Order: sequence, then structure tokens, then C-alpha cells
Amino acid sequence: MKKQKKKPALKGLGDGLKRTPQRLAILDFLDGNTSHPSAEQVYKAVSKKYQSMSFATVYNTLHALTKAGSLKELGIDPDRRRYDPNTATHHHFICLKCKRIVDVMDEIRIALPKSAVKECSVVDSHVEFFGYCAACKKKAKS
Amino acid sequence: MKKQKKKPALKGLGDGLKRTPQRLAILDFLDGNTSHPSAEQVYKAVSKKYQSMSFATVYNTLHALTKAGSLKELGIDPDRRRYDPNTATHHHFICLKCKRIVDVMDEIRIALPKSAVKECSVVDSHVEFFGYCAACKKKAKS
DNA sequence: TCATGATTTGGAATGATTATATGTTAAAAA
DNA sequence: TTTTTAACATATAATCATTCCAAATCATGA
Ligand SMILES: [Mn+2]
Ligand SMILES: [Mn+2]
Ligand SMILES: [Zn+2]
Ligand SMILES: [Zn+2]
Repeated sequence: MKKQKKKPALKGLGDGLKRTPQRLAILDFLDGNTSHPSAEQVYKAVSKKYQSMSFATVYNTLHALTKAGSLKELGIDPDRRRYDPNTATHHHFICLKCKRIVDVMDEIRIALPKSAVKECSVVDSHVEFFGYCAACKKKAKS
Repeated sequence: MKKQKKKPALKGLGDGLKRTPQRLAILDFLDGNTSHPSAEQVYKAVSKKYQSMSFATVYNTLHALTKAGSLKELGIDPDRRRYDPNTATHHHFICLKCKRIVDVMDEIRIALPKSAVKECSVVDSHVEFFGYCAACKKKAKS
């Protein structure tokens, strides 16, 4: 029987990156994760399984993965950087109350404004939706 | 003759905020400013004219103005908060090279995806375009 | 003018991230 | 397998943006 393994949303370590247990642990936590965790959340989660994990290693690995193109740094949260293993172009809904960040995978056709295209070259775009998530909406009705 | 005054892009101090020289100086710098300055840039600019300006006051004022709805905090730059006196819904182009943030005032019709509307209530949205600005594009061709 | 609560200020505190120095190890060569 | 070594992990210090704090000052209304 093949070792069970869910479809990896994460590309994995790139190029000549060493396959260290720390990196594999971080990679495993990130794989398929849609919570857009911060460095601290990664650290906390991975520390449990892999005691002796250093905070610096988390940052190092997050940077390495980002450079390798297996991870995206999100600037959404002004307070701390968040990471997204889903590197395909997609968008996000941010709850103004609980700060949860939810994927919006729907393809959004953005009519690139002429003014932007005229002189600049647009490589990518990202839509942020702000509002109140289902849970917070429900609470407000109490 | 009426006191000459350019059309204010900035709403001004809200409610019961005292009209202090510091706040007026910051307000004056921000008025019509489209550079999306950071707190430090505000501090540097205003310090010149208003010596003795404190960094804490800049933060206090930026917060007060934000709460009053005369200013918007931008989460675009992961390294530091940036402020936008233009509180009308508009979008931004971010140059991946020089990090410049340029307004995209064109109205963009975003087809709100069903999945987002279903359970959540969307209050606002913001599009970030990433690419290379005219100046950086030109440089690259050298 | 006076009283007073709001505001300013400098400096200390915090929290996220980065840098450094040193011991460790994955991986490739022998 | 053993050797070799650049890459890596770790602890800790340093940095940088932002917030907090307590004391001094000030704007505004009575
Ligand atoms: Mn995402
Ligand atoms: Mn703007
Ligand atoms: Zn919520
Ligand atoms: Zn540029």
C-alpha cells in the first residue's frame, strides 16, 4: 500500500536546498494550509512536533521558500507578514472584525485601466475584499 | 476677497479634535499628497517647518485622522504603514522595483464572486496591481 | 483670566524581523 | 563507509516600526 499523501498544493523545496528535517516539518505544516499563517503561527505549530525548532529557522525557511517560488508573502495584515503556500493568482477576503483571511479562488476579470497599461507593465494583480465573515455577521445579530 | 484655498482632498479634523499647530502642519502636508507617505516621511517633512515635532505626535495624529475618517491606512507595504489622504475608493499600482505606489483612480468593476457574497457581507474592495513603472521600465532597457 | 481636559513630547517598552557568530549536518566525493 | 565541507540550525544580539507612559504644555470654553 502506498504511503497516503494528499495532493500537495506546495511546490516543495526548490533548486539546491538541503532536505533538512526542520524544513520538511515546516513544509508539511504549510502544505495545503489555507489559514495564511504568520511566522509565529508556523513556529508554534511546528515546534510541537519538532521541539528545538528555532524561530530564526522559521524565518530562514520562509524566505528560502519564498525565493524558490513555493510560497507567497502577503502584505494584507499591516501588523505581521503572512504566508500563503498557494502561489497561484487568487484573491482574499479579509474580515474587518476577526481579521480572518479567506481565499477567494474565483477568477476575477479585472479590466486593466488604460492609464495603468499606458506606461507601466502590469505583472500581476490582487483583489482584497473587506467585510464581515459569516461567523462575525451571525454574532452581530445576537 | 475670500481666503484663497486649494480644493481640499482631505476632509480635515473631525469632531471635537483640537486645532493644534502640529495637527494643522500634518494636515497641510497630507492635503492633496498622492505619495502615500509613511509615518517617518510625514515626520521628516513636517519637522522641517515645525521644529520640535515629536514622532509620537505624528502617530497620534495619523491615528486620530484615520479614526475621524479623513485618512486611510494602507497595508500595501509589508515593511511599514502608509497613509493615504484620499479616502475615496480607488486602487493602486505598486512598482516591484522602486516600490513606488501610484494611484489608479479608474473605476474598476469587480464582479463580486458568488462564493464571497453568499455568506459574507463585502463592504469595500481594493485592487493592487504589481508591475514595473514607466521609469523602471525605461532603466531596464539601457 | 482660569481651569481643565486634551494634547505634545521624549524616552522607554514592545513586537516583528533581521543579523551574527558558532556548532551541526546533509549530501556529495573519495 | 568515511571524509569533507558548504549549507544549515540555533541562540542571541541588534534593528526597526510602532506603541506606551508620565510629565509638561496648551487650546478652548466658562
Ligand atoms: Mn490565499
Ligand atoms: Mn492612493
Ligand atoms: Zn470575522
Ligand atoms: Zn519603479
